[in-house]
Amino acid sequence: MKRFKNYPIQGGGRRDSSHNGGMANSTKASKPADGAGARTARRRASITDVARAAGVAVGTVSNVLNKPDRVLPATRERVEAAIAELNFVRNGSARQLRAGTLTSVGVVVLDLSNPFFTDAARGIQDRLERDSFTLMVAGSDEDLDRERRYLRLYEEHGVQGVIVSPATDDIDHVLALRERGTAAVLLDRPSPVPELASVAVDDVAGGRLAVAHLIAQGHERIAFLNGSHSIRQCRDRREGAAAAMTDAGLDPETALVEITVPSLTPQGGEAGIREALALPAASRPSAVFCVNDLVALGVLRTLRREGIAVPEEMAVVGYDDVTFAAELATPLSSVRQPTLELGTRAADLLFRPEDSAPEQVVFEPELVTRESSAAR
Amino acid sequence: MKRFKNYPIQGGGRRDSSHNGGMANSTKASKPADGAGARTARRRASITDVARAAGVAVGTVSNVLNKPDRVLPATRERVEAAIAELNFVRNGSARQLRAGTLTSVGVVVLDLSNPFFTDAARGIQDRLERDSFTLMVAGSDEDLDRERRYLRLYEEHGVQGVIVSPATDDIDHVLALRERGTAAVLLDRPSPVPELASVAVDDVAGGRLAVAHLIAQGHERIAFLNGSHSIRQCRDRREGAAAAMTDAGLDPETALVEITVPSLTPQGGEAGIREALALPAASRPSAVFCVNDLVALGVLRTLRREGIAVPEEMAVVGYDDVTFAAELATPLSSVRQPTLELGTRAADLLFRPEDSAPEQVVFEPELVTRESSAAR
DNA sequence: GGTAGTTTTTGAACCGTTTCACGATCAGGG
DNA sequence: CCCTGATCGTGAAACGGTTCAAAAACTACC
Repeated sequence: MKRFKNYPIQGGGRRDSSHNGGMANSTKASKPADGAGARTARRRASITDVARAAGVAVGTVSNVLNKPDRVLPATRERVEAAIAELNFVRNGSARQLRAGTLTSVGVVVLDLSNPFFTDAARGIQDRLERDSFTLMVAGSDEDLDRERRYLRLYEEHGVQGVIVSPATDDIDHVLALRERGTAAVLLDRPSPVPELASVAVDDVAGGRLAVAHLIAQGHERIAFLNGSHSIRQCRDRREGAAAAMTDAGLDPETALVEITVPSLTPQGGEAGIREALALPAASRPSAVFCVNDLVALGVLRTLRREGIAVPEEMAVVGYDDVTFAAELATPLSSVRQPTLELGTRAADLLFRPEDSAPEQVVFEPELVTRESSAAR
Repeated sequence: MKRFKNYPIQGGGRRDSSHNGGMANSTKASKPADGAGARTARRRASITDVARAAGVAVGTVSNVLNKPDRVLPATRERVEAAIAELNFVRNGSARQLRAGTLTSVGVVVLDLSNPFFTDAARGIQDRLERDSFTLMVAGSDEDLDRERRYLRLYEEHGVQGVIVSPATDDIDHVLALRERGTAAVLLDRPSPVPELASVAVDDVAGGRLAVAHLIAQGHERIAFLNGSHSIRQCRDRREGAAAAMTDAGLDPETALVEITVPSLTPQGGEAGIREALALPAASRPSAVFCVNDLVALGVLRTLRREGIAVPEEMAVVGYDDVTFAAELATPLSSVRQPTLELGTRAADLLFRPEDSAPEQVVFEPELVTRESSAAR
């Protein structure tokens, strides 16, 4: 710590690029002769500075950095000493500009605060870490413009590839980016075109699993608290739910009561279940399938408040199998997705050899049954 | 989608001498014999290409990009057409190398899958988005080496600043980085030195709040399910808990029963509370303070299974006030931290004017009381 | 038509690396 | 003593932008 007492001046004087920048650059070149030494070049040391300090050519410094065995140990040590001395840190921009290799990957997810996506991001990072790639993560909040902006930014930064969970069905910009030479993989979304790799979980199957399970428990009228159909996951789960009905000889038109919740949160769930409860007794469902666990949380809370027994009077199934699903007052049945693996697999696909065909991976979800949907 | 069927051809034909443009490229870059592929080998268009296509000088193209009002509308349009035509995307590395301005910020947090940190990251992103900064996020998993590695990577990439929640007390590398000219802010950790800005929540106060509350409810012997003392947050919360005891005239030595849980998870909580319950009746606590809500979750679950009434026989307080705390069978009292604001504030500090002194922000936590610690 | 002033455009220099053809140096064999 | 090869080290040429002094093209006005 004390070591740094010397430096603060460094931070204080700022490079005033505007007026004397040009002058200082060409005329004076550097170092207006101060005896104090030590507090010299505020500019980050460059490879040239190192070369001068070590009394070698820049090429040699570069070799020390990149191909150490090509330089004599004696020279190498001298250079390394200079590097330490000057506190030299490579300039990645120059490096990439010349060499063309940067090791970073950009990720755009729908929602930074959704555990589903952060777990996936974690998976991506785990996989990428081996090759010391850097992750850049951003959340689009389901906004197409924001998604585009981040992808463009990533591309300018020269990322090696991008992994994106698209906000809408419009993925032209992803295709275009890929055409320009940046690898791309869709996350949580099957690719609509064969040229683009993707990793997804079969949401139709997930919806089907949940509803088939409820039917097997004897329910014949099921509410589906769903989000907006503009979100693909919502559409697909709905489709699966309906299919399960048809499989069982029920008519989705009447047996599946879809209710659109105002938001995918506990509050949304509360509003949704109240709407279901308000239905005339004759058409009132005996079970609810929730499009995610947060919604289910609100449903459970409301049912408890209303004194409606779960699962006896109303069965509940959620989606995502979040950490706390098993720990609730009434442990919640839920459809589990292999979140982490989703991420690692996406990262894998990013770096497949050029000539191999893009791959479309689809994981199967799995139903975890707990008390909230136990047989009556 | 169909639109892009054309692209490969466009790319091929565009390159001067349309017939063998592709070949010319591949002489150097190999990649012979690609049938349908065609997308390979295409060099990204550069500003020079655009200039040539538009019949202007490179400087003009640059101006169109950066100072559009300095170029005549007619010229601008011509250039813009060329840009669109060639599918030109700026090369950020070159841009930064010359101009020195890159707009990205690196963040290193302890744990990517912890909602606390992802919420903070969200706050950071929200704040940074205005200036279209890019976020690069990484998790250190409490490993100092990994933390160092990511910071170094960020520095090489030339980020504008870093926000880091340090894994250990050793922050020399952060200071060094800052001395080299990269802005830095500590997250969730008060800075030990005045030169470094930081944003934190007062964990001592948090621990004190929780325990003082329990004492006010009449508890005189309180278990503290804590994590390893190598984690600063754990140390501080413990300190606060003990202080609350002293404040109330109790002796922490006997009144505060600290139990170290094997992990900061529900499973850890279960193990911890079992240890507490195994104590001889005389020294058995009547309340538990848990170092985070996940631990509290396990405690609640175990108590329920054991038929111990909450809060009548055992009161429980958690930490973090996660989303579902209020939604549990027994709604959980918890210490809330202004997570999002933590992030936005950290981002703010990053870009304060050079000459202003680094600022140390400490937020006060807040106790949210619910049923799990209601008066008996 | 000439002059001065203003707006546009130009083009070369430069940012900090990597790369690579080319010298230097040296050991050993003929 | 010369030649050959191998090993090290050199230094200039990219990479693709931004900058800025200076040239060019206009404008307005006498």
